[in-house]
Amino acid sequence: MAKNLLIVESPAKAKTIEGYLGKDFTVKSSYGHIRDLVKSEDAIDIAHNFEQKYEIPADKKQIVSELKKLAKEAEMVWLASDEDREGEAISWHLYETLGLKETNTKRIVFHEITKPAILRAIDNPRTINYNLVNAQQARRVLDRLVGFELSPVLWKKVKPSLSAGRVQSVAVRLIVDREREVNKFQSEAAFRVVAIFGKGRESFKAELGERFDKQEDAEKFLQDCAAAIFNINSLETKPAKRAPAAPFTTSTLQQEASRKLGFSVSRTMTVAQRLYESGKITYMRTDSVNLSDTALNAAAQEINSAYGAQYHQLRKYKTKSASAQEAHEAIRPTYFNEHTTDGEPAEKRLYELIWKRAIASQMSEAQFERTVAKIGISTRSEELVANGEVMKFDGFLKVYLESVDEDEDNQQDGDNAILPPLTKGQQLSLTDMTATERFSRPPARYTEASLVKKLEELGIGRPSTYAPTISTIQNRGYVVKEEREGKQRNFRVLTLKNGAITQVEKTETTGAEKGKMFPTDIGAVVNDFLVQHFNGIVDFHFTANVEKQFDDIAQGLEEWTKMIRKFYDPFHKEVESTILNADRASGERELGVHPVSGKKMSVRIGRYGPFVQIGESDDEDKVYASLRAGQMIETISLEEALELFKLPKKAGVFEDKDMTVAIGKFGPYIRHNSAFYSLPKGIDPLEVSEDQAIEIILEKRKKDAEKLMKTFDENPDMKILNGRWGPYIEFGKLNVKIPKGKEPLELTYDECKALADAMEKEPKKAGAKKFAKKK
DNA sequence: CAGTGAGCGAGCTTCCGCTTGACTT
Repeated sequence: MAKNLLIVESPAKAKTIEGYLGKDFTVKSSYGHIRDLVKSEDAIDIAHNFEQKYEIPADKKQIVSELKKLAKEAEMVWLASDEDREGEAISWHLYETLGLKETNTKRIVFHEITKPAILRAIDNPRTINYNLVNAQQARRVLDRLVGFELSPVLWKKVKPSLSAGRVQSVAVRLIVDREREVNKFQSEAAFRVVAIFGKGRESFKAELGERFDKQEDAEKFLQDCAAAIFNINSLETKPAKRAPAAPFTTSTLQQEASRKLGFSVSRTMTVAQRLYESGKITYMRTDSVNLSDTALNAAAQEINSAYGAQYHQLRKYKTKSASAQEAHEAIRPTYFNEHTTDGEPAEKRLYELIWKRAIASQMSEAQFERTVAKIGISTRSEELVANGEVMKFDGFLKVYLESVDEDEDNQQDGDNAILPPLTKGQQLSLTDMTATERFSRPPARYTEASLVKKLEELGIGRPSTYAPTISTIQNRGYVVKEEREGKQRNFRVLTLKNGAITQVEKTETTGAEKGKMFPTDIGAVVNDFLVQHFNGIVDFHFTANVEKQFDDIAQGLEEWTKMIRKFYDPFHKEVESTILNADRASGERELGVHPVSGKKMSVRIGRYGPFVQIGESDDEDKVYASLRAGQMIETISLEEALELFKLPKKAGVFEDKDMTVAIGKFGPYIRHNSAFYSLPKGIDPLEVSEDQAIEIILEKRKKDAEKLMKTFDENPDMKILNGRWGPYIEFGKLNVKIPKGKEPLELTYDECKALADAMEKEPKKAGAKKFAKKK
């Protein structure tokens, strides 16, 4: 029996630490929080100082009873949860739940999982910091109060099952706001002038600083240039340098993995989790850019041996984020001498990205020589400018270059061009000159990763919640991640060559988007409702303001119940008056009048989504049509709305085959007898041929057949199927996992029935229960 | 869930953060 029980939050951490400590220590993990507020309304007693009711969730019962047993047997319990608000609360919950005493409990903290750091922590124990615990309680209670009072307002005024919260509602607001900026953006065209001088390998590019709004002006400029002599007016060469970026935090890892590897935010976290669990990287949910001394030494050694001492530069980074809690290290490889790793391709690619970024962060600056040549035009007062850059020392660029988001206008190309040898006063020969019509671009829509970046800047959300938040707002139907086709646009190009000017018209695609976040109608309606009635909560600075107050609580400067009271009373009054006074929100917008009948045309959100209505609501003969993918209440035009009525509801009917194609609640589908088959995306329901429909049906049946492993004569409702995660029994509404060790094909009907009955009686897993209920 | 968009009402939904497994149109 070990004398000491040490409890951390993560099992992978527990394993590592157990290796550092001797036989006297048993190291266990709490798997995060072990208690939470009860689900019901009475979790917080508002009249009695916001007293809370906690419960141990079903999936934590086992671990808690195991910890209880071990704690009883141990002489000393060391609470080693993270050193931040949540970690302190975890220690407190453990203290309360495990029935610990002050005499046999010590609280320790460390920021890095290295042997010296752990031993140092054990030599410097403290007691639970109740101020910090109180700050966490305030955070937890505030989030529950906001979420569980606002959401029901939405159920009443907009639609059931919707949700609102301190974090998710701001995330939605950012996306709605951005969409409106994009929609109202007026792009402006201007002619950009680029000249090519010299021939072959000696040729280089120069650009005019200003642009011409009018074609005549651009043309006049080219004309003037046709007869001009070009001389180098000035030539300036300056050294320049570039420093590496800090090692990854959760948010920067998500951004880079999105840009460089095309990973979604949740994929990045899943892959990183696997790397962490196999001991290849440090903890992946962190807001710290700090590296441990052990890591700094290991990186230095690796850089020296792999690249040479001139490539090493010791660097210590400081966080720029005011909300950072820095309970962990930055994300880095556990062993710097492992440049790569085995495993799945995704793991390998993410590992290499983490390795490169961490190594580069300890490398020297890259050095350049930048040359700016200004070129005079004998017939004009403007100058053309040529930029050249020569790398003198690659430094950190030997391993890693951070990428940037494709947005924010002025993305100049060709900035790394190499200029031929030039001298001041030198006369240049013009090869050609073009004036190309360019358009200003609207602000970029958010990707998952750029949304995380923005939330982090606003101090909203935490490394552990960025990915779940993005899932939530999509699951609620507030936003969608989509591809959208662009539009064709013409632009003019004027070319001056051999003294003559020619004009051509070219076409480009504009506004095409891939993997960007778009608001839905319901997202926009909910957002507008919240902005109108609860502006304080969805204000971008709300979190930052309450965080300041949580900090005061953590420092013992304020009582947490007082702070919550000050917030809650006026907030609750707003909730009540909104329930009483606010109109139902449907996003209704009048489109105008129907060109033939003269009846009112309007769009709004209905029970089954957004639709157009012709006629007043109390008209007997009003008619409706659903909006189609990509259309929004805010932007649909009267003409587009009229088009919807030309689409027959029954898109296609195939005679004598009991088969129809139609557009239903959930999009276009084929119905064959009583079976439904949804149409794959990209197929127009109006264009589906009978052959195509049959093919789609056969395809789906083939897929279903592949899944089917066994049926039973006793009862056609009992089937054994092969699902994504292995074989399972389907019996009516129930799905039952086949226990390990059983050969699915050898199961008899009675055995299956017994398993199904057991599941029905006592659904052990929460997921199975939910699933059974949903069906 | 599948060809509708009235209103009523029972009984349901919902937050953010900390962790891993479990997940089956």
